[in-house]
Amino acid sequence: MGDSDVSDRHPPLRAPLGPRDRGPDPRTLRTRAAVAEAATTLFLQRGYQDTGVDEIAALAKVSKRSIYNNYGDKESLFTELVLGFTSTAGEFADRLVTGLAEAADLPQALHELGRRHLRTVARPEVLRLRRLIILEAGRFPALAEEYYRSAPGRVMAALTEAFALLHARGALTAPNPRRAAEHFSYLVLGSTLDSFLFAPEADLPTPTELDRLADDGVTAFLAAYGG
Amino acid sequence: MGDSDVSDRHPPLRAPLGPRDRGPDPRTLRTRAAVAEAATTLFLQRGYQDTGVDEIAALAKVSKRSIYNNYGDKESLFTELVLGFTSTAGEFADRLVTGLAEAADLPQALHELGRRHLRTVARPEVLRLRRLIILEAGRFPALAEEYYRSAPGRVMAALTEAFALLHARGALTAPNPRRAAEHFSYLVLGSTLDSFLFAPEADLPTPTELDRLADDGVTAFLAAYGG
DNA sequence: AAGATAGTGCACTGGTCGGTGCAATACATG
DNA sequence: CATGTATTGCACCGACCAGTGCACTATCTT
Repeated sequence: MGDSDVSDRHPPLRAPLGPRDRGPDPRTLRTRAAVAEAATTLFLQRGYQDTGVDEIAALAKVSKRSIYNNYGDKESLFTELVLGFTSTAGEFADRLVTGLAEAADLPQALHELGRRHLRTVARPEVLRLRRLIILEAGRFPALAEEYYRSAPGRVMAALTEAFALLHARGALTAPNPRRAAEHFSYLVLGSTLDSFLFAPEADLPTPTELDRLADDGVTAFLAAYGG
Repeated sequence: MGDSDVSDRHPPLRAPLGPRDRGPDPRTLRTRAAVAEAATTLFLQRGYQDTGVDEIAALAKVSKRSIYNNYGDKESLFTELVLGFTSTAGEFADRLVTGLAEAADLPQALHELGRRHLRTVARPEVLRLRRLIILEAGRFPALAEEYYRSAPGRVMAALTEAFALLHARGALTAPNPRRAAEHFSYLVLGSTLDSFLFAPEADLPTPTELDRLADDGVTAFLAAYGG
């Protein structure tokens, strides 16, 4: 791997916003936003290779040249977008598990956690992002690794920690909390994540079905790990 | 390397073989076998799009023209190969679960099943095939569906049936045997399948680790579904 | 040996696609 | 308004790639 960091080589776009600081050119802002939205849609739908820069330009109603002026090249555009979504996913991951170890009613807390987790993860954009990253894991291994660590990895780490605490307290029997976290995740999410990979166009389970899937998974988990 | 015999699995020209039947031209046989092996290697490694017909020809030490003469076009070559492997996988799937419902020692039988299943599925060719099909599920949805139904679907169906019987007999508490089958599968295979998708170049777990993963999954399953 | 059949080598077509060059223009800002 | 800069449109390059045409050679079959 050559380049260590693939980001901010173009307009940094942030602005410490000094008192008299002139913000970035509004034209650039609008162009970048349009490109980002169009590219996101197309990449998520058709993958990296099968999305042409001309298509992105057309959908964004922007000239192809502007894409190159703003993002350098197709790879940079892709990685910038994906890294953005990855960090969003990472933030969510952090929040998901907070408070679990302190819950008064553990079974209920776990059921709620499971439902929330599955509902979040089973949204089309999330599933598509996950699928996209898998599709491109060969071409962009660093992206895949980053995503894996930030999203499912972070949830897993948080769950592991919580289960370790709960085990110590006797609220759960999870001598191998890491394994318990894996089991929890796959029990709750497994089938939904999996079938989407093979049939990305198929209908998703309804919210009711999702809750049922989550509940069944959590119930099995509690039965196994002592609730 | 342990070269899996990729050859002669689809007999597109296998005549009924009469007593004095003239077999197919040996030149054709050797060409098709070489192409099949080379194409399999490359497709599994780099996917459909990123594998060039010229590369296949080069690796197979065969002229590009011969590929087209024998397989028509790239898509046909691809689907023919993948369908072949899919049917192989389907046969395995059938065999895996047989006898489970009649096992004297159910926990032990399940542990063995889990280990065998994971060991089989965690082989590089199998993981790569699975990944390949996911990668191309957008371009070849019918292939993906066929694979999903033949391989994991068949295992799932067989497990469901077995669990239903075991539940009726009181050896297991699985009022929703289908769900139990899903839980079993994801508990045993989940993490291995999943991490390969994101890091197809990473090392696989050692056989010892695989057995450990399977055992832990089965143990959790038994704890949940009453062993 | 002779004819049929399959494979070969290679040049070539046609299409796609990432990326560039440039002159004209729209727009932000002081 | 004047000046700098971002955007546009469009032609264009070069690389890549699936698939073809054809004359020639190698191999099988009788």
